[in-house]
Amino acid sequence: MTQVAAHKASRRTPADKHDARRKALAESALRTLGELGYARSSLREIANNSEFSHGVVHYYFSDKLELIVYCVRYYKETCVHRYDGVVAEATSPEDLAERFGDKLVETIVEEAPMHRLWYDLRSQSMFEESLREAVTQIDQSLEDMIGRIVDRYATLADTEPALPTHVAYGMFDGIFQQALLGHLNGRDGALEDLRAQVVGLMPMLLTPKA
Amino acid sequence: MTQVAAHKASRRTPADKHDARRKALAESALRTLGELGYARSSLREIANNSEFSHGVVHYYFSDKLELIVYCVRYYKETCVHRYDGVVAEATSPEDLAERFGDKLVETIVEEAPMHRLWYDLRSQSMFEESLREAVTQIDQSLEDMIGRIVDRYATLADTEPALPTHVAYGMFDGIFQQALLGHLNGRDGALEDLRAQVVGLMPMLLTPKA
DNA sequence: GAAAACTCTTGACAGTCGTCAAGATTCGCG
DNA sequence: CGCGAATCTTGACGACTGTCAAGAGTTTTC
Repeated sequence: MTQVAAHKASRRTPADKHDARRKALAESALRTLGELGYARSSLREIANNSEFSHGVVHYYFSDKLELIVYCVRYYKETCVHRYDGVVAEATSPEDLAERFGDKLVETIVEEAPMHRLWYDLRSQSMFEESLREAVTQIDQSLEDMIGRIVDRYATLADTEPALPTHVAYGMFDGIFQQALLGHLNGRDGALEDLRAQVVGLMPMLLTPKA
Repeated sequence: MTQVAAHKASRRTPADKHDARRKALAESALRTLGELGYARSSLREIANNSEFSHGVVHYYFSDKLELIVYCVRYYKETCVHRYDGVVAEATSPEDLAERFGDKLVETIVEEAPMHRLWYDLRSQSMFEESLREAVTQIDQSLEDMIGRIVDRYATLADTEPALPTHVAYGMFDGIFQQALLGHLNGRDGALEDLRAQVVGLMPMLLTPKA
């Protein structure tokens, strides 16, 4: 289908125009998905919030599910390195902890719809087997992200992590989710609490220096 | 509507037969909801898995949403004291930690559908405002439950909790959710990991003895 | 500039959904 | 028993869903 293209890669439109369109569609879809959630986002609604008509979805995606999964993977690519700057720029354990806390708060402020969508999809994957592979991969990449932060934190503190990455990820994910819920509920202080909790929790992740 | 009843409370059917039926309906609905999730549980499907027909729902509930919320609240009542035995029977900090870990594992084994439903509904509440009040209340009662455990743990260890209940709840909820996901994905060791993680984590919740 | 390939729109399809009204059935009480 | 209220079933409604086919519009190719 996609390899019809023109011999070599002439100018810049071999067949990755397909991919560009898929990405454009995914971005539109993500806006709608973040607003309505997985269940109530119909293809027509998704198309209405884009420059396309509802039929075009089946030209670029075989399925509604393929669109959704593509969207989630696309979202993951753009998000999984959000904390790389924290790791790169931190100069001390305390500095890293504060930058990390700030970044988590910033993430909720700026991307709450994307994250509630993520939790929505992860919950759906508990019922819908066809979502599990994608969800598992994304969860793993998020865990790796946390792992990089904790490792760097331990290195800066001249010691080692006290917990497996899996546990640290579960913990941060849990309190992040609580903060997101609080934020969406309009609970004052939810974000400041998150920041303080993270800063307070980080030292516990380290083995005491010998 | 419900106060039509017969003057005083004759035998045992004044009008709380209504309530009994609502509970019966809720139990059926919970079975279906736990299997299919919130989004794909239609009233017809719920009714099919019960002894009633699909129309009867609107005799006992004004809305689909009212049924769902009633179900969630009903589920909460039966579940919020699951760990009371742990608190009551533990004889030492280590004993409590182990009992708690065992109970968490047992919960996943026996009630995975109910818990994925809970996470589903909590995610939905991020999009659907009408679910938030019920979800917030349940989340609070779960947090209280964790609080009782941690308090008792601290008392047995003759010290005090090192973290606010809110944080402890977020952490346990996070690793529980990861374990549930792992369990549903068929990942071997997910449950044993959970048990070990809990036992390993508990001491961190305490302030070192003076 | 015509033909072919690609892209997109439109409209229809079969199915499902929540809701509700009309009527059948059951129950409780005199 | 018999009557009236409570309970439940049935069937229909309008709206919405994912999907897809037919064709219009656009771009590419020779």
